[in-house]
Amino acid sequence: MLNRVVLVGRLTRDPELRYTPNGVAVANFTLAVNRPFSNQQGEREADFINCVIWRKQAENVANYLKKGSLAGVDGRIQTRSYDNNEGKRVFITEVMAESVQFLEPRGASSNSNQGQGNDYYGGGPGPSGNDFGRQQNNNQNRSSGGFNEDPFANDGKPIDISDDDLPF
Amino acid sequence: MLNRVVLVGRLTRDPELRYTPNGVAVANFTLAVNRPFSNQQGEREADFINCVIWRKQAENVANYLKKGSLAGVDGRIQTRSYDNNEGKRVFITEVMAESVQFLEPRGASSNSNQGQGNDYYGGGPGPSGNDFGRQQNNNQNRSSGGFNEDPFANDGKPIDISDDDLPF
Amino acid sequence: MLNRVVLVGRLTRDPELRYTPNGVAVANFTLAVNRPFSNQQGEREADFINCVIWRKQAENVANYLKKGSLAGVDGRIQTRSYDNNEGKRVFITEVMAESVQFLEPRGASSNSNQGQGNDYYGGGPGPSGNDFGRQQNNNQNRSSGGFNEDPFANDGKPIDISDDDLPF
Amino acid sequence: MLNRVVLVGRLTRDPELRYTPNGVAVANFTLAVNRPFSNQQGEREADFINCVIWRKQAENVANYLKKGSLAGVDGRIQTRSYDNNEGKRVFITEVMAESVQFLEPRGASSNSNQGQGNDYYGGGPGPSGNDFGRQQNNNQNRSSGGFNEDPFANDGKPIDISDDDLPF
DNA sequence: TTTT
DNA sequence: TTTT
Repeated sequence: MLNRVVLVGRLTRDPELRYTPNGVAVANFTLAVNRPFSNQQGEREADFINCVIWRKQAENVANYLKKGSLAGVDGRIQTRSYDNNEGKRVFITEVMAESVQFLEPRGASSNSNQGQGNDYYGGGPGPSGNDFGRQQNNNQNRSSGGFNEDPFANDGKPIDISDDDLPF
Repeated sequence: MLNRVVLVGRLTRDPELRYTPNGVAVANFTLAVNRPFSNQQGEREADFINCVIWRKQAENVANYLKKGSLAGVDGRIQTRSYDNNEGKRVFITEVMAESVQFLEPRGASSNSNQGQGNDYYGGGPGPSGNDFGRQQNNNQNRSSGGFNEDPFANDGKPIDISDDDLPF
Repeated sequence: MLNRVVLVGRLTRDPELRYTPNGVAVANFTLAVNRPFSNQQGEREADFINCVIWRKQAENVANYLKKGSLAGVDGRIQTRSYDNNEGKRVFITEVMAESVQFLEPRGASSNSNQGQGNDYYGGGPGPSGNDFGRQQNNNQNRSSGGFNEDPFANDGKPIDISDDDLPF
Repeated sequence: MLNRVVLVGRLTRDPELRYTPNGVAVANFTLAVNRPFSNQQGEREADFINCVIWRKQAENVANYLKKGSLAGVDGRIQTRSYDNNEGKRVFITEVMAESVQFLEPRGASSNSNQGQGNDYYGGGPGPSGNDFGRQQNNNQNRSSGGFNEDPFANDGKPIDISDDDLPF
């Protein structure tokens, strides 16, 4: 059935790349998408939309996007649920990205402390043939929080990701 | 910023219509949207996507759609959060419908126990000028759950809806 | 780059199925999509949007949709041009459908003179495993117009379709 | 009925701003949207999609976008037809933009010969309150072609635009 | 805790 | 618990 989402926004933090036991890459990131209208206090708000992307594009996202990057997403809304550590069912609504477009011009927002430039590919959803040989989690400093409110925090539940989550 | 969602699916239950203290109508409903692919067990799954709609269209939705109705939604993803009764912050991702299209043909799925036929208006997002004089919650029998997991359950928190939630 | 179209409308005539020299199926159809607003004369107008779909789904469309069928389309806008018989370049804008959803309930609008019922598959973009063994053009009576206004009329230009038109 | 288009692409030339007899602004522009796949010759192609936008946003587009600017569009497909100077009916398919997002960072692609910087407003579809006092056609050098292939060329048919074209 |  |  029809289920289509298109977003343009900025990453609220570096993407988080992980691998399933079978070696399939998956990246999570959150887009801040500014609303086109102001609230009753006259302020512009944003929506913070969790996104997931799989396989090669997950690695591209991890390599080329970082906190603050402007990106476009074309995908579907997916919902899932899991039981949290208090035995309570938690429902998740997120965007399964089918393609991601890097909208940051060459060298933009590269005032990063990571020395890892992210390039701009107007012509497509990412680089082709550029494999940097580093697809590990570039976000390893997000771990070990004592609480578990963010379903995207993978800290306490590595078991939560499995090849069964692959939606195709 | 670009934020667009289009869905076609079936209501998982009757829509829930409420009013803000200022008398603004708002309806919540959940669309079951079947996935176009099968999972590893060969089963077709669905995504259950919470939707909100405001004002006149909320009343149309409450009057013309019910559990099982096929409907199309054009809108935006919105996120919000609230503190639940355990003082924990809960994050909600839902679709703010800007228009809803009734896709059920005349008399279809009218095997309802409510004797309230829902019509089909291919020409637009709903009836114009048909006011049945009954926009009250047609779902009043959903109440009194002891728990509070579903943010769409309005039972214990009428205060949760205010005119401040109006996004425009 | 982002290019996404979602439509719901009714076929203005039976779909037109053809095959490339290499045997790849392609179907053309036009969706009438009613506008959600009225014009200055208070009339509701419609947009007539040409769509193309390839391969197996082209055959499904030809088998299950006909004039008047309600359908949803998810796809991309594509543009192309060709030189007409007067040596003038003609520009075409059409929707490359990536998936089509049949929104007609079982037996609906089957008041057809073709005795070819079209079914309703809420669960997906088409039938799986139902091959009627007849994918030929079910529209052969559209031919031989002396004029050429409709770019979808293939009458005088069988050469216009080749495997090169396959966009992937 | 559902009719939704989302595009990200680059303007193929400066936008063309005009006014109806009643003083309503309307701008036309064409987006080049690169395809995410290559053709049989291994080349990346683009789709050239004609867009229209009305009123205040038309003036914003004319003031802030120019040839080469990266922009996002959210809108609907509209079709119309007119009789050309040879008495032949011409069918037009274009995108009625409901909002346009400027995706060019500050000062980007300002290697223009017009000395007219275009700014970047991540926060919305355009500037509010910045009126440059010049909304006239900034494209007056496009006229007087002897042929009429581009339906957007307004050269010979100023009558073609009227307030009746306003779709709302 | 879900639709057909 | 957020982007510019």
